[in-house]
Amino acid sequence: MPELAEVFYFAKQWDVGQGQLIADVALHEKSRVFRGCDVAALQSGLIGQKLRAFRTHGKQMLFEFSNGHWLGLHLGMTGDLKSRPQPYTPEKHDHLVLNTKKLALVFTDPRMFGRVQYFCGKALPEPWLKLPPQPMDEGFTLPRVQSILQRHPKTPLKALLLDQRYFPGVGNWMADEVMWQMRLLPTTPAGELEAKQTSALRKTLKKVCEVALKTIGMDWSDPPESWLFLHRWDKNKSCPRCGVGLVKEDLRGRTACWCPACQR
DNA sequence: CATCATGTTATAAT
DNA sequence: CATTATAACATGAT
Repeated sequence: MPELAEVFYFAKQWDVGQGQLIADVALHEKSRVFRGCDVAALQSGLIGQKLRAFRTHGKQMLFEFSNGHWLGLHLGMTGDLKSRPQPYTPEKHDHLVLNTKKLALVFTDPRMFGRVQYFCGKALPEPWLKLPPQPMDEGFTLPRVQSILQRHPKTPLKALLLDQRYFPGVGNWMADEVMWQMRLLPTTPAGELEAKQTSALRKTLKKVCEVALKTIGMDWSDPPESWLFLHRWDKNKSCPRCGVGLVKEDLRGRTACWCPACQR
């Protein structure tokens, strides 16, 4: 389920372990989430270290340890981070557990679309050096948004919003939310936006990210009821703006949800 | 049993 | 080469 705000919230769940010594690292070496990861290095590198800090960017999470090394996590579709008191018995889909004296810091992911990375070296890991600006960041400028749209004129805007190179952190519900708030059909070709709409797109993206961070990201509380968010998974789902029944349809392999009356 | 799920990526087709 | 479209990945819930 994790998009920008959910990722931040999950990363925070390990914060209670900050400053604590990692006494043991339990993992399922053969798990798909370790693809491309040097598991032995991870294990020997983290044992005996203290968890120092974390940061998130879009859907990426990065944890720093006292030796200056780093643990990168991506939650995929079903990943989850939690902390549990000791003694902790790992469950079926717990792929990585950092054990301190008092706590178990757990990474779980049934579908295993998530990913674990280990970075040696004190410098910020290479993938973190040149990240695209998130919608609420300074660098997320109007010219940048304009050039992204111009570069992919035929792509349905909703599908483009899911591209992490351009809109890091935006996932399926946020993309639908933005399209709904913009009153545009998800299939609207990105190149068809007028200048005014492009400016509105930037503002809407920024607002959706900021409000999501203040609610979901802070304490898992709900975004405003006026948003599409709370209604899109209802059984008898209807538009919170006009009451018309919402439509769900596949768009480029993902489910798009929209209001056939409000969105044009 | 069939369908669906808040993500990414390799590969194919324009 | 750049852009666009699709299939595949693995598991659980309904």
